[in-house]
Amino acid sequence: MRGDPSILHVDLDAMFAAVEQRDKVSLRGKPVVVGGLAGRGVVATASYEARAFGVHSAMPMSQARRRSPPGTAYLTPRFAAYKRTSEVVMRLLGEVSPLVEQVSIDEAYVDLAVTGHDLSTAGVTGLARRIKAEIAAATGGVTGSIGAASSKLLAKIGSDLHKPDGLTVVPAGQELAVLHPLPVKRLGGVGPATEQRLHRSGVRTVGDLARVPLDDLIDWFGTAHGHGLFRLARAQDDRPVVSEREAKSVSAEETFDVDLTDPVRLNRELDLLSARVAGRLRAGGLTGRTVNIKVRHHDFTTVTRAVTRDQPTDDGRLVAQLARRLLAEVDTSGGIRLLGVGVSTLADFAQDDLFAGAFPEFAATLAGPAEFPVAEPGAVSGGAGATAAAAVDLRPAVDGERPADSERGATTGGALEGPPPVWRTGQDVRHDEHGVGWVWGSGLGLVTVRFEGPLTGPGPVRTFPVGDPRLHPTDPPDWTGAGAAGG
DNA sequence: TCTGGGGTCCTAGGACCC
DNA sequence: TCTGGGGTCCTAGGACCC
Repeated sequence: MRGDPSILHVDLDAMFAAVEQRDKVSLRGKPVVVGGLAGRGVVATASYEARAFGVHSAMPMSQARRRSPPGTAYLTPRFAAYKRTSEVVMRLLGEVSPLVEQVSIDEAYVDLAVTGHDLSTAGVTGLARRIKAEIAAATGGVTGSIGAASSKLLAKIGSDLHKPDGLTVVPAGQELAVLHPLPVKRLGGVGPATEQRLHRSGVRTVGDLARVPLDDLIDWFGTAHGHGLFRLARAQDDRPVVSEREAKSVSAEETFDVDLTDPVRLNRELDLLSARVAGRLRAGGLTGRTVNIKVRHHDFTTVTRAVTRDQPTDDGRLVAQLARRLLAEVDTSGGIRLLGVGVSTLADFAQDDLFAGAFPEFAATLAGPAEFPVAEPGAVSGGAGATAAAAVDLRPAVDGERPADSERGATTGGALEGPPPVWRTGQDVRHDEHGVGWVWGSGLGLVTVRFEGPLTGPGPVRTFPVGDPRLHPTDPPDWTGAGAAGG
């Protein structure tokens, strides 16, 4: 167990909504709800203005609409934009320490113990302040909350304590003082079911939990969870910060606007889902032996079925064939609201780490299917590592990724294309020694530009004031010439 | 118009092998 | 012929996280 507050937890505040507010001036200060707008959609992120009305993540969109005031903007997610903002932040954190664990698109742990940083409370506080300022500058105003502590548990609790734009450093020795007054739900791994069981026994705070005998916890929750709670309640958490993790499964699922009964239609959906999964397997250089389906009935009861083969595959037609066979075992006559296909028991079909470096986003589990390069139709399936990493297009999508305002359901005033200068995400603005520059984000009088060149890969991120002449395009450099790599 | 989509980890029971 | 125990693999379901 370490003593110093050497683990940071960085959590971007209401990230999806913050990116939307950054990219569209008229949304600032207004309630913004990002999520599925169709009938059965749920809220992915609500801006703090919307949270004031009781709107929160995972809430059905229909309910969010009832709670939100007139003038609220309802937007479908633009994952590509969020991912680019995420990459800016993760790269920045990578400069703080080589040991960064990205846990989701908007969250990461940073281990400071492997660096030469001053780990005193004052030193870590100063460093965290600097990181927060850099995040805001590099993202065009998206803020992050940071917690620093001697464990992941406390660091994460710290980042949550003073959200948004918060900073909490838990000094060495103060862990229990911070932890014990909190409600048990704040512990990672305590969800609705665990919370309810604890409440039944009168356990409401982490301090209460720390007084429950281990035997009782094992009784209530089983060996693993019981031991886990026992330790967390005492701030005993030595989970290391781990930078790379291997994917264990790949899946795709879809909830239909109306329940489906037609077997032909269900099979067709299975084919589409299978093709998506297989495409992502190939993109990640993976194959799997187990094919799973997930079926959610009209009444929300959910069943899964699985088969495991001797040989791994990444072939969409084979996955679909197995999935169809599994679905035939399930009674679908009452109507199906969700269908899912997954592949697990994964094995790299490329030897060693050929793909791990080329597809870091794969392990990060952030991206929807659209984020992944689509394998070429003729890609070898199940053979030696034939999928070309070079097929990845790292450039940001240009306007295509931004749905029309009507489609996104924006209800507030102000057009996307207002009077110049309008800086559109993905807009090609500059060519210089760093490569080709693309608008990454804009707002607060600043334009953030990411540079990329065919020879340099993703380049540095730089911020310019609006009106800066350096934002205007120059002639594209000749990439074929020597020394074109630049930067 | 109640309840998305991508994951991880754990448990329990049965099959199977030695 | 009266009844083992351990280990591993597989399936199904559930809790949880962002």
